[in-house]
Amino acid sequence: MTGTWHEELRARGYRVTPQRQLVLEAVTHLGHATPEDICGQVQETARGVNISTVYRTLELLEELGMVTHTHLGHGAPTYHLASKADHVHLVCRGCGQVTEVHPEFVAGMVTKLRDELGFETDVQHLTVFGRCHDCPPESRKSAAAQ
Amino acid sequence: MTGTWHEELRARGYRVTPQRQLVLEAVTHLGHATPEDICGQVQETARGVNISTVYRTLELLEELGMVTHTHLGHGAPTYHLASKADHVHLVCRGCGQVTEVHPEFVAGMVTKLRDELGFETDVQHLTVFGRCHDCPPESRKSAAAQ
DNA sequence: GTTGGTGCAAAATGTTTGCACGGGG
DNA sequence: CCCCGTGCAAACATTTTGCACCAAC
Repeated sequence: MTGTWHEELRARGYRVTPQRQLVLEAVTHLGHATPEDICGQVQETARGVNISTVYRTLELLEELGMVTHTHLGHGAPTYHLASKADHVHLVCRGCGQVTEVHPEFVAGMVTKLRDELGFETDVQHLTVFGRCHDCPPESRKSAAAQ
Repeated sequence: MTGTWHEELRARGYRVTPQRQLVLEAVTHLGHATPEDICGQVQETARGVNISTVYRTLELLEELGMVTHTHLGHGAPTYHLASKADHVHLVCRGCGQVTEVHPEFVAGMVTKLRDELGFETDVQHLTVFGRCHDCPPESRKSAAAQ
């Protein structure tokens, strides 16, 4: 489990470094984590790691298809393992809660966009904003994300 | 057409200012515009208007339900008139092109989320990332938006 | 005349970049 | 030993905030 992606990196001409291992572990462990979250987690093991290294590593891991990101609110994006990303995000504007739902919920849309427009949807990146059934419509100025 | 929303503002205790009128006109005229775009457009008429006023005004107009925003890429969000927002955005990662499609494309998803989870989708805010039929899958390191 | 709105400057937040050094292969 | 990857600091991009002044009502 640990050795598998080392070859993947080398095969593409990249080096295996402790920082890269730690970032990947952090993403695995945290899930839905911002770069800053990830940096914090990494620094619990290796103090000196810099936030810019985390950004560069996340970019690399994303290019390799190992992680993905979505925008769950106004602020920083969140990253998670691509292998665990087979879901769509629902974000409630009322309570800010993030829910993961099965891709079947958007299967119709994906098919329709492909068949009628030739558009291939990136389901992993999809985030649907709205209001969950616990939150009354129009709770003025709530703590929500956009 | 011009006077209608003035009362709306006053009724809620807000004042009608030239800046607010200009920002609304700019959003109307530009469509899919970033705060900076809007500020530029406003300044063609009134030089002194500050970007922070644009932000504050957009926040207000959004709260009043007159404009909405979506995130079409990594950078700044784009604003448009709520009355013209009855569409879903498609963003191609290959060429970066933004397309507006009829909400019927997502009607199935919206219904399913409502019926099965009680989740009310904010269709206006929805942006679907993917790859349009002109862009081959995986054109490495393209100019795309995320 | 009140008080909310604005301009300005500074701070806050999130991300990228240039560069010299050190470690991976 | 080569040169990619890192830490660091500074630049950048976007948004928010504090405050004194001005203008809408």
